[in-house]
Amino acid sequence: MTGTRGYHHGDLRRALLDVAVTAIEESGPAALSLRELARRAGVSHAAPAHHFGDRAGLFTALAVQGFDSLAEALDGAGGELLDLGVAYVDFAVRHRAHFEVMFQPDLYRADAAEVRAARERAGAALRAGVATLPALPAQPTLPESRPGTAAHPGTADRSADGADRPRDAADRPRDAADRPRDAADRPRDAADRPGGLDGPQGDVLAAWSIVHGFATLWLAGALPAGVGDDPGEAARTVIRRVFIPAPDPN
Amino acid sequence: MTGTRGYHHGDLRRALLDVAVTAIEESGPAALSLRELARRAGVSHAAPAHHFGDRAGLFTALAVQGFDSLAEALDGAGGELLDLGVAYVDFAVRHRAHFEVMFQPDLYRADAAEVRAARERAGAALRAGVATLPALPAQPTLPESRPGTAAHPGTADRSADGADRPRDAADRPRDAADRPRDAADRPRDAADRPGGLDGPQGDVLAAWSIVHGFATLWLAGALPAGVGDDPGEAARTVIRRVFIPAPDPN
DNA sequence: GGCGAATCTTGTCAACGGCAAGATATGGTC
DNA sequence: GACCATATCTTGCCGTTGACAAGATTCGCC
Repeated sequence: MTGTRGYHHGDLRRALLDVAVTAIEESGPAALSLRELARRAGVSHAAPAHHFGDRAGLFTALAVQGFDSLAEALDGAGGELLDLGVAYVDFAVRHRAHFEVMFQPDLYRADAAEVRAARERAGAALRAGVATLPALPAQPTLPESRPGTAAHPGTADRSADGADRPRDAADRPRDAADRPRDAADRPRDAADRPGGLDGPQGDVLAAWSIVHGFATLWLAGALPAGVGDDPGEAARTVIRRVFIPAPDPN
Repeated sequence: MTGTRGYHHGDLRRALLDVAVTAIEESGPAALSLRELARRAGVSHAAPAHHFGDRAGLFTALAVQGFDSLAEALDGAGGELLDLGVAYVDFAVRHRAHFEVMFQPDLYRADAAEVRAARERAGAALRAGVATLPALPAQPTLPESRPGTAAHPGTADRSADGADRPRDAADRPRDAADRPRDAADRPRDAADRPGGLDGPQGDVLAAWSIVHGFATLWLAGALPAGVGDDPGEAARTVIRRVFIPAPDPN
């Protein structure tokens, strides 16, 4: 049935995705060519198009696969915030190709239903873990609540509906329209209201930001020496340093 | 002198960079075409090559410009950690095109001297600001230091300046073999040693990670609802929530 | 055994990146 | 003012790529 030779490959779609991951790990997503992909898989130059439609379709499939894998990895991390963060960084390092594609939405159709679903699964896993936060420093309400937002008028108005803030593409992913960039179709400052940035929402955002930033900087090779060669452990140290209020020795 | 019409453009290099920024803001770096660039600037398709050599050269120039602008923005932020973080996020949002290129090293020659220098300037500005950290929670030494790993001497730290970790690349950025993906030739665990992740080094890393992660997630459109439409303010809330230990009202 | 549909191939086209060779303007020198 | 080395920009070309169309082969199913 699933022979790998002959006119019908058997599982060409999966094979192409695997080859794509390898190629991306070698040279990055930008350098990925559908024809080179077909060449490596031993099929004709037009074979990939049948399974993915176009280049964006290939990246879309990779993104879905990536968000699903991430959700799985986070679900299996144990529920502790610390382990969750380490799992996140670990995923980024181990599945570098997927991770790079996932957070480069101009490469794929970020608004596709399957992408949204997979991303939501990963997001849920993340939120669930952050909910177990031992007890975030519970920052006392800050002295000056806020200088009065007026300070940053620049980015304020822009598009109210938010969906097409960034690049207004048409229907192609890389063209504008795709870039969700929602985030803007929501109330002005959510920070002060219940569920705002001062509550659990803020915890999630802070935790996600720090692990995502660490992973991204690591992958980009932007981190200076002295971090060590084990990103997972380094991340653990950093997360602990920031998030865990007291040693709680017992 | 700098006439903009005629056989000689006057300042084509700058014009091309400006047009590139606009194009990238519209459709992302991946979609940028040298020919389209030339078309928009009203010059022949080979004109850009004279100034930048190739596509990677163009991105290299953008990266240098970006790191310089970032350094400038950070220097002008005032020295307070909070303002520094907000300035970082603000830069990412306002100079989206530059920021995206800067942290996508497979697009350009990340090991070029000018890039190293500009990146170092930005890094210095960042470190300088973090040094003013009011007094990071001053985490008491953590209970369990770490399961071990201290034994591995690993290869002595090669780049002390830490600028070229990521993709060593020969001279082209995107071809294979470029992606060093090394990360394995640095001292094993730097966390426990002086200057390790438990000291100021850790503060810098944590602060940088959180603002970088926030900015990246924002740009990728990955942030869920509730964040508001002003990334700078949202970042301020998140940073303060994590970093500032006590109100310190005085 | 046969047929519709899925899978894969071959052929083609416009666009791109990169290179080479030529055209045109600029600035300095006598 | 004439001259020339050089920087700047153009034209022309080649191999590769993404996308599409049309055809060939095989599979699932009745």
